[in-house]
Amino acid sequence: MDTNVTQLLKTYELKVTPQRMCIVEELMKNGHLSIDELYEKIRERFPSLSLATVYKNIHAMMDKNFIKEVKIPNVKSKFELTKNDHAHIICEKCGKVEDVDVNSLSIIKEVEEKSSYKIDHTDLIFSGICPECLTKES
Amino acid sequence: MDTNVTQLLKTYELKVTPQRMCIVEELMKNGHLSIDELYEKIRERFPSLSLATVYKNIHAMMDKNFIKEVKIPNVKSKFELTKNDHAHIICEKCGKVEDVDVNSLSIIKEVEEKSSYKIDHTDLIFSGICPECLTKES
DNA sequence: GCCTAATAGAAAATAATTGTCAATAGAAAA
DNA sequence: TTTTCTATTGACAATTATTTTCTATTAGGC
Repeated sequence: MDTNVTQLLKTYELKVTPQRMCIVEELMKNGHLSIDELYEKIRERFPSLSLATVYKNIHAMMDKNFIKEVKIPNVKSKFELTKNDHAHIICEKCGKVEDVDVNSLSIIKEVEEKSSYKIDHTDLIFSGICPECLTKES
Repeated sequence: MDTNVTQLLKTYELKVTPQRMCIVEELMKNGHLSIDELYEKIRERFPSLSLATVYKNIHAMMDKNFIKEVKIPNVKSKFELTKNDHAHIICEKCGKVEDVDVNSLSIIKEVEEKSSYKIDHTDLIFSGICPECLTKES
């Protein structure tokens, strides 16, 4: 996995540093993390890492399209590794964020017809209650 | 329209002040505004208004569900008066934000089936090029 | 191993948002 | 109306969030 991360960083033209590897590994492990969550996670393994470095790397990685920001209502932005297009679901109870593949072709078509825009990108966030919280709740 | 705004504020249990009326009027006129845009617009008519007051009112109005925050990729959040559920389109060229009504029932159903979440809310942002910029561009 | 440009970390600088507090202004009651 | 009470305003300070600056260090090519 180390090699994996190294390769990944190189693919995106990012110099391989221990700090960056750490960031990527945490994102692989956790999926979606805010700046603060990321910083805390990493400090457990890498106490010397500074917050400014997290910010700088987040930007460097976004510039290379290696990671993406996910803006979610009511909470701080999360970051994730870039993957195939997908939507996000957030549980309003426990705050968990998950990916979900949806077929957005028809809704894009609908939007294009109604608006006359040429759409090239979507950000779809669904909020609700996850199956785990649903069972606990009833 | 004055009376209109006054009534609106009262409906949402918000004390009617000139500052608030100004905020609401600008949102009615412009549709979607960031904090800064709102502040600038209002200062033209109401130079004494302070930025802190804008923030405080934005929060008061969000608490009463009178306005909503719209989080858009790459740009600062915009605020809009609460209306019927709708999606948003942003033009990547000129930055214009518009509402669009979409039928999201089937996509919600798809998400619920794939994720086992119970979805109660969606935030759908579509990015692309608006018809005006499309014509200019070619 | 050596060289060069990029990166990390500490700290300061800037930007964004929120809190404090005295003065004032809505709105309800007298 | 006038009075009273509480919420709001605006100036300012305080926080919080993010970015920049600067120097020492390090990655990666030769």
